[in-house]
Amino acid sequence: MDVKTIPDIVVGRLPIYLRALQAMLDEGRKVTSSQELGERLGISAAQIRKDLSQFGEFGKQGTGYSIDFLAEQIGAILKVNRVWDVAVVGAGDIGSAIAQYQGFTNRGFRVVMIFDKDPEKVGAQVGSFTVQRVEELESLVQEARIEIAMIAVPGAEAQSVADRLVKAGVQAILNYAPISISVPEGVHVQYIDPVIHLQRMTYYL
Amino acid sequence: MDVKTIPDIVVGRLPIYLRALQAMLDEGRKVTSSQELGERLGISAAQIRKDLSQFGEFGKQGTGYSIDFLAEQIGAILKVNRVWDVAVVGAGDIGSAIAQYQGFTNRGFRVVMIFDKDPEKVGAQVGSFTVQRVEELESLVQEARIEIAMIAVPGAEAQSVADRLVKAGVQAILNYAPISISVPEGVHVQYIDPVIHLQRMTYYL
DNA sequence: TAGATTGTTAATCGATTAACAATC
DNA sequence: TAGATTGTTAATCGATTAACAATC
Repeated sequence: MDVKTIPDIVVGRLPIYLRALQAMLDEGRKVTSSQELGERLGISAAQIRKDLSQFGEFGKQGTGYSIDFLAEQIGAILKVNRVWDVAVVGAGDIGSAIAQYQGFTNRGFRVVMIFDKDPEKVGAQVGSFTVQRVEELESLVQEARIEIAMIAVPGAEAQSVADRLVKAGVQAILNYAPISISVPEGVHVQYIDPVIHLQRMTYYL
Repeated sequence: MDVKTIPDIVVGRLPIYLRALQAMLDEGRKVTSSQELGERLGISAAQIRKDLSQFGEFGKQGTGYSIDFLAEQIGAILKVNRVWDVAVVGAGDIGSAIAQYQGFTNRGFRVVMIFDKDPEKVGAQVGSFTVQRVEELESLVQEARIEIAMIAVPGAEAQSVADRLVKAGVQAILNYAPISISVPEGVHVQYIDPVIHLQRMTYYL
């Protein structure tokens, strides 16, 4: 079939482009160019054109890109032209904050359930959700056919939570616990650890 | 002087190494090798050795690395063998969660103040902090000689908050708002936007 | 000593940039 | 038409990997 694989680093930039395009739409803009987008993001115009060319031809010579159209196309490539249901595990400060995060709206995601193992928290309300017993994780996640989850439990528990999520059919995990987790081939993991980002900057201070 | 510059991508991996080393220490381990560390992180042993060799010789042939010593050295390189005071701007769900985050302990950072512009929030308690008026931002940040801040305000306000932080002397910003911000040369910015990470994974689902 | 593992060099691989014909 | 900007190729640049002498 000879299907060329898209480099991971290119896929990783698409969400950045999409976010900028949506910001431009909010500003009422209609058209942009690789140069403008690049200046806005600190990325070279050539790189943006090269990245996009991996997926098709979305622009017009002399004119640039229709923001609306390009956003639509990138959304389709990333499969976020739909809404993905997401489960949150851990109802502490971080889990509660992300469960209620307004920023998922219109960007392809919706939190639909939250779990905790603490009996004190189970049954409590977090925004519009009732915290579920973590014992129900497998059955509820599986039944709802949820493929994406966010882990917001202490580091020591993150691996076992990940194992349970995978067993329940989850294929993409966003891990807020400050620890590397191992998952089977084919399951995707991304990490959010503020300390990693901060330490990366202190080097230069 | 001919000082070789360390590639940014190498600096970016050091915090990952450090986190893994500290986890090993917690497990009571004393010695590790580039191979073991690499397997744990999904990074090649050669790359780890190459990265570390940019800064010095930290291992022993035949033996590997003293975990304690290597963690110490990387901490020193990253300048996190001290505690940096951090300001948080925005006392919503996210700002409150990061202000109280336990994970900064022993990793080089300590939140010392939190601001909000909402008069309803100003004066309220967030953990052990009293929310400060954002009007006091410049004076309080400057007086405390704070160099690092985290932004957790709505996207529309992030740029103006960043401008004020920079004016107050902040040189490193961790931005939780889902928007690119521009800062003067020499000021560092890192981003945390869960949607970016999620969209990066949906491509593969 | 024999085995293991580092630090480093050279080779390979991959990503970015520059340049420009095509064309709106 | 003249000017602008794309999509793409080739050149450059940089990062990763393989291999191995040094040595604990």
